[in-house]
Amino acid sequence: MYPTLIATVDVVLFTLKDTRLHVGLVQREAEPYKGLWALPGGYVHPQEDTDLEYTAQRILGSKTDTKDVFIEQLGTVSSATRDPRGWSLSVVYYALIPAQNSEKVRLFPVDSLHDLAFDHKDIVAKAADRIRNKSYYSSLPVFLCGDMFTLPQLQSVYETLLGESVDKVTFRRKIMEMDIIEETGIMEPRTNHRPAKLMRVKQGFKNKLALASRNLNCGG
Amino acid sequence: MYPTLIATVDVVLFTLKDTRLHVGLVQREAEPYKGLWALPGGYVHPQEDTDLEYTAQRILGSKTDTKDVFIEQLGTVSSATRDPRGWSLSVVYYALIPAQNSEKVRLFPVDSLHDLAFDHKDIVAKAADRIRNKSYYSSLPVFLCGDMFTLPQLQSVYETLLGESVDKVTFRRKIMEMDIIEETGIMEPRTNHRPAKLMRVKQGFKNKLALASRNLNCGG
DNA sequence: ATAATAGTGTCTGTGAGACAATATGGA
DNA sequence: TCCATATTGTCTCACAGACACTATTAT
Repeated sequence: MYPTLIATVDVVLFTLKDTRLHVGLVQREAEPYKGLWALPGGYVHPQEDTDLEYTAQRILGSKTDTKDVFIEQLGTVSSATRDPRGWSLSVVYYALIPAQNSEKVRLFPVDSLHDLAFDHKDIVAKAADRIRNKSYYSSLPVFLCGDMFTLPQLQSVYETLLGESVDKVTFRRKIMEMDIIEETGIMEPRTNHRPAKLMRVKQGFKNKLALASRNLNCGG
Repeated sequence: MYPTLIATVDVVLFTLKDTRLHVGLVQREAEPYKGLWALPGGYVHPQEDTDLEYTAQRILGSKTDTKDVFIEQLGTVSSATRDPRGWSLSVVYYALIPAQNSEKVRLFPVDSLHDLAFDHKDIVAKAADRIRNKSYYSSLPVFLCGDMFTLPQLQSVYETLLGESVDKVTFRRKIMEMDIIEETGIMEPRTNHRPAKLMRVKQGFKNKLALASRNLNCGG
């Protein structure tokens, strides 16, 4: 009755490591592309999953153990030829998580990626473009930070994603304008200089994106 | 081997009519939701379609006969319950076409839509949000114009989408900065006042989006 | 005190929006 | 000529970025 096509969900898992953007990959255990690195992904479990985002969360949850993960749909890629087994479609989600050790995925820097299984290299590139672009006008980079962070640390995360330095004053103005982070009352420990205030994301924005009224940097 | 789920492609067809944004719908001829209005959609034809955008173009082509249509993926909606027949997924595309008469679809104003089949009313709302938002910073509204149009007409299209008036000078600056339209050399005919220059979209931007360097209107 | 970085105050150039002036076709 | 709208010129205020200054910790 319905056409036979392969439908999967893949997750692009971003995190920071050594001040560089990394993506979490798994090694394929079966054909096709056995042995190659690929995005974590899988099939919908119709009995268990309520929708595709649930599927993506389930796949993500099997690779990390972070709470309040920010996850968003990137889009759906498809073609008659992207999977040697047949006409295939993949609904892609991307997630941002704070730096952590996970034995379930291996982290690779997004900007020097070797060949991956299927069209996953293209997908990673598209997802990286998306999050870099969103960093210009939203709170997205805070999801790469841990529970507590300083404003200079957050600025550094923004700069890593944007690939350029931003003005300190402008940065603070924009961030505080978004009204999504607050002081914890604790100071940054063990510094060799004036310690910064440790901040946290306000309750309610743990996994919700906020938009800036104007761009952080127009890249002009 | 693979889980059974219903995968379809649906197209949100936007056009302007009476200076209001309209969406093209078809009446369902079969159950479920027989008789209700719905987005034009269908299944992938694995033998014929190279990818999902091709599928969307094919569906669109069966409803209109416009060339150089602007079409873009909105996203994929899914859930175990959105289709009474079973776990279903719909990859949604939206297209913008100039005003035209098509007997294949009926046009409805997007802002006063009655109930539609499935979750199509939500999809239309989401798509309308998307194109309205994109109008702030891109050339998207030009795809609602015909082959030739004046700048005041184009401004009116922007204003319809944005739901607010924009400054004439600012508008012209932004549009011309994008460098996507050019003079035809012809003047607007049959006016009761000074005629405007008829413009056209530059070759190469017929169905390609251009981004403005800054927003047209910050909505602040 | 010095070093180093956090955090704040202030100036300036750019550009969006407001408004004014000019141009052009029809009646 | 007048009317109505197109098109262009100019002013001003707000804001982003630059830069300088003050604050706070450890040594």
